[in-house]
Amino acid sequence: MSTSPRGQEAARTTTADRLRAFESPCDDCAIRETSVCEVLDPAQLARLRTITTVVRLDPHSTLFQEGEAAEHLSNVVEGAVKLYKLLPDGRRQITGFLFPGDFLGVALNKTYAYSAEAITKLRLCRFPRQRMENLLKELPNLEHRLLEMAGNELVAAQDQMLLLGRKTARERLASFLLMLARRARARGQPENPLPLPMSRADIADYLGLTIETVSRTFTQLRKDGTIALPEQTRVELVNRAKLEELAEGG
Amino acid sequence: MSTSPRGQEAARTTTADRLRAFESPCDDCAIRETSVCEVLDPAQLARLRTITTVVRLDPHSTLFQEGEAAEHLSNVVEGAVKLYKLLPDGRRQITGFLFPGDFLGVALNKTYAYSAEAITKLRLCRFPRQRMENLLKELPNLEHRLLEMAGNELVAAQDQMLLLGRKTARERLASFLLMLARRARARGQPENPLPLPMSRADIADYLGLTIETVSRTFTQLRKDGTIALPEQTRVELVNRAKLEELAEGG
DNA sequence: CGGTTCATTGATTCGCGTCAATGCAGGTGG
DNA sequence: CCACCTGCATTGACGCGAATCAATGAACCG
Repeated sequence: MSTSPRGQEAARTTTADRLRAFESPCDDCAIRETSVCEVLDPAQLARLRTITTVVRLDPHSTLFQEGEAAEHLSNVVEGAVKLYKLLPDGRRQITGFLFPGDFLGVALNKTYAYSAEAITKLRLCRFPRQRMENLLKELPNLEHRLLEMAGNELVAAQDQMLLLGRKTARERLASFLLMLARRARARGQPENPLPLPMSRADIADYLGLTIETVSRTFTQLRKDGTIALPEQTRVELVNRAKLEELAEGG
Repeated sequence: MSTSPRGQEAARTTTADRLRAFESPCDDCAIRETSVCEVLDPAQLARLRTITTVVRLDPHSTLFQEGEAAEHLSNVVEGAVKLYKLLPDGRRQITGFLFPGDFLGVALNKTYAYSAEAITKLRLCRFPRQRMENLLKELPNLEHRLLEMAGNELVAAQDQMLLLGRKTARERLASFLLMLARRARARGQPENPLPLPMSRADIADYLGLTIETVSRTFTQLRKDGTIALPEQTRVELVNRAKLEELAEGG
């Protein structure tokens, strides 16, 4: 089926999901207060719900690829997503990571400007783009919210340009860890020790470095006493002041 | 006066400007069809005009600095602007250039996320942010247009991340020249030879390089026969296919 | 328990940065 | 009209931070 994500659609939308999506679905949604939905009153939420499909995906499944017609927008409910662009020879730049509460496709572009892939198991609320655009005409506060979120994304993108253009490897990694911590905190999740759901390769491709440099820089910060690495997928921010200083170019 | 740009406000808004802004001002505006205004009908344009001030600035004047409260949004009518972020030690990343028809502040953020400086003589239509936000409530098509423009900026920002994170100096410069050419064409201006209103330092800080590397790379492309440099502020795109290939990582 | 994948560490290379000198155009005053 | 300055831009010599190439280690898993 052409409009659905590639990769195993693991536990497909279940009957329970559908029932929930039909009756009370959003009431107990963990991300309601931090996502695009936060501006909607109950009646508006019900409208949005009519165009919503809950989708579950396995790690490594591709949501869509750069250049495809943009069929859907999504709200990440659970899990993590990476967005990336490729050069023909395979060089990759990850342009962002999405976590619960983040919205995929604020820009409303007709074609996807990047590819998207699940890092972990994923749960999404998915909206057909055309129906969403129609809905926006009736819910100006929803459109206003999208503009606000687009503004936040632009600010983040500009920070990332500063990072990629002008920061050293140490500064990049420090900025990255603090960004993850800030976002984890914003959605009320543990920020110290901080989970790192993505691989070293993903971190490298996000920071414009190689795997080896990321690894060496982790080691360096660990020997510094700035961080600790109890596991590969978890960092403890031991000296946060030091990280802040590094991130700002200190 | 605290709400006005620093730097000499060269030829301040003249009586003629005010008259024009009051009566027919937008009718003969060169950028009307490519700017934020293009979606407005005459009555709506008149509404927007009531909150508009025409501002003229000299080269090198600062429009605002990162971190300040965002008092105004602007539409560039004539001239060029650079947007940049600084690290405490002076490292600079230019995050964008604005040309006629471009809008400054689509994000509607409460504080400026970057500094803005005039590259050339400048003419702007300036709108108080709060009044603009009020107006958006009444003109949903204007808000929709801003969201569309924000989407375009996001796409450009992602392209720039790919450039900064993964492209070589040659590829960066090729991408840059093609981007300028594309935008010049979009506003109906000469694209070959292509004017370069910004300095080598600005180009370097936009591409995440040094002045020297930019200069050497220009020389290299010139010796290649890919471009010609009749003057310092003008490039001729001799072999555009080669540039395209380079820009895509060929 | 061997195989696979990913992270770490080491040795070496290289593209771009740094430092320094020279070139070149535009403005200014004698 | 020219000497001089000043602010870019270019060019050259050299160094360094991160990339590349290669090996080893550690976790996971069928």
